[in-house]
Amino acid sequence: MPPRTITTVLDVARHAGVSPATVSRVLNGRATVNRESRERVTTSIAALGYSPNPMARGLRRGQSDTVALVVGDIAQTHFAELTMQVQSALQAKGLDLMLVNLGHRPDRLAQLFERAATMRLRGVVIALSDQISSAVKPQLAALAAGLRVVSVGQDLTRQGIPSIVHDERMAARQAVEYLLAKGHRRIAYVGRVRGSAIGSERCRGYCDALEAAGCFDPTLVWDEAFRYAAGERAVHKAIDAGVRFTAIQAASDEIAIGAMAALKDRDRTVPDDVALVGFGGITMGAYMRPALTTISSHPEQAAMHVATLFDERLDTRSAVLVRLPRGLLVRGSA
Amino acid sequence: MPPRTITTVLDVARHAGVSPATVSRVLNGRATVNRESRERVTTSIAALGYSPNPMARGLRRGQSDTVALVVGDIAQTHFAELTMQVQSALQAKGLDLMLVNLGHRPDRLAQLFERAATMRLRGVVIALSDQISSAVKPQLAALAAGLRVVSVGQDLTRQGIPSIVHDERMAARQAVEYLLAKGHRRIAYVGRVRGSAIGSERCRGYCDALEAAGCFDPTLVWDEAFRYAAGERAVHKAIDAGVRFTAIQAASDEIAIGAMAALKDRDRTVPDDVALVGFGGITMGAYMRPALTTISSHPEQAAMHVATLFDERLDTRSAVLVRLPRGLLVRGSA
DNA sequence: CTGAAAGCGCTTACAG
DNA sequence: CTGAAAGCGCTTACAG
Repeated sequence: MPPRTITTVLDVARHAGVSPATVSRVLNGRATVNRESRERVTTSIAALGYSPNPMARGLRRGQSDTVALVVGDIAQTHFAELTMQVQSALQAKGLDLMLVNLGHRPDRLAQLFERAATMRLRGVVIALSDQISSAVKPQLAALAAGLRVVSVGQDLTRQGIPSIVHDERMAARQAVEYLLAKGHRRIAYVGRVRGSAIGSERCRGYCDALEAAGCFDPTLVWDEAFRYAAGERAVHKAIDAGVRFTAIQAASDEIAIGAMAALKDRDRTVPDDVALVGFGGITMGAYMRPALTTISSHPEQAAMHVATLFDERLDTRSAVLVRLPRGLLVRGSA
Repeated sequence: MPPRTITTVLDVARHAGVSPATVSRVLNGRATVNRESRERVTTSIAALGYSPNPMARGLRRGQSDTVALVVGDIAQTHFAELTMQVQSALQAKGLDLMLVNLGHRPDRLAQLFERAATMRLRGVVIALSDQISSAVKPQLAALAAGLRVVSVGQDLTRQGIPSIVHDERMAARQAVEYLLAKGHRRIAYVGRVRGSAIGSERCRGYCDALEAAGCFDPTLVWDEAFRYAAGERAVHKAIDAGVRFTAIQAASDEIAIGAMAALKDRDRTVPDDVALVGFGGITMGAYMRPALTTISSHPEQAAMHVATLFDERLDTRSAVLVRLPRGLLVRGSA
């Protein structure tokens, strides 16, 4: 690599005939600067095509402009959509996004926390469905004391972390009540329950509805991981075992799609033999046939709230809980 | 935020009874350090839980440990899978990933290029299917002269940028030849052609096959954007217009899935009335019914090559072209 | 093999 | 309103 020559505040200062301090003041717009000086500096910046070195700035300020986004598994559509929204909301605020894909390796989380402080990260956004181990939770609280930490999807307010969540339990309950209203009584739940913070909430909402209706049956709770394959496997197992069911509430759209494939392979018609409801409202669901009935989510709203939490100077130790609305998208599958 | 107290090289040096320079030498492992000193430093680092400040290091070295990944649209499954692989391959080399989602706004590209130099980025990975405007190409070449730039998916070797590509044209040709061998003659192509570097390559392969077979028909090239909706719309348009066709080669799996939905809505059976081939081999295709016949891609291999290009000190100006293999995954839809 | 010193490019009290 | 100076936390020639 040839050594690049880069313009610095000093170059701008010389060009404008002022001191570097004044250039810095113009750049940051905090202190008052004489109008004429300001204009000269602005002109020089444009003329030289100057842009400040973020590392020097970050070192001096003791804080970078980078926010780390810790995501469970970015290959999952839901996380990919969230990542897109968060990146673009942060970018609008001049913040960079460092992506950390956890991929269900909890050690990476502890690792990131250790680095977060010395990296002088502006903040950390945590978007995980996995249960956070109790071993890591104290670290989490310590981290949150030192920099802005925000949770998306999982309620971490007990750890002092502002959280943006959907009401998973209520949404699941309402979807299952919809199935009950259609006359279904043998309704199964498919998805990861243990180990998943969000999954266990959804499953609880499912239980709420069925218990209230007096038709809860534990053999219809299929605790199965992972994505499409989970739905497919659970359906095959249930049919092989002779379990009767007329509807399925899936813990995600991907799981629902896997289940739909298995149902077709076993000559069950959707929705006539088995009604199917997904969770998440990803775009793809609308292109299934029958189209997937599902529960919407709102990554763009979540991202907006994340961004808001970063621009305010709210030093309040209060850990806000933002609840996003969910709705049932009724389509062909149920 | 309470002011965090952070351990520095100075603390480590004091603790170990050496100079900061020696600590730095141990950290970087370049210069030779007396064994005893090295051990004392190592012990102190562990004892104090020290980790170096990347901004200070980057400022001093004139280079950060961050690689920017510029991606066309991370919400698309293919890019999400690639991003996951690249992040994890770079992380294994101690590099951080800054994510830039272009979202088809070319101005963001120029913007990033301007910042890349002052940010002292370690490198930039470009994963775009969009045609890069000729206005930006000179900038691209200039950028590549100053830092490591790698292209994934699009051949940018003419701009002096090492590129990791699949042979799109050949892969498309072979898939279409497969359809021809099955007896199809009215084979359509659906996807963005103009404006898409990768799309136009794929379309060319399609044309190659059909021209060689003497049955190319321009009315069967459906230049349509975007994702699922493109496939759906193109099929409806064609059927409305009375265009005859017995097979479709889609430019992506997502487009194929959209097309499949439209075909079912119009009572065309797949594969009997219309055979369908996707492009990309995303996981989801295997869960369509019929399962999607498609052309594989290899994000993990691409990511591995990206990482390789970052660890070598290869100052060679040579812009390598890596070609990844593709294969036809024959499933139910064709 | 090792330490003292300089400097990467900024920003911010501190004087004036 | 503005400049000179110090310092953020490292690394790297430079002497020894």
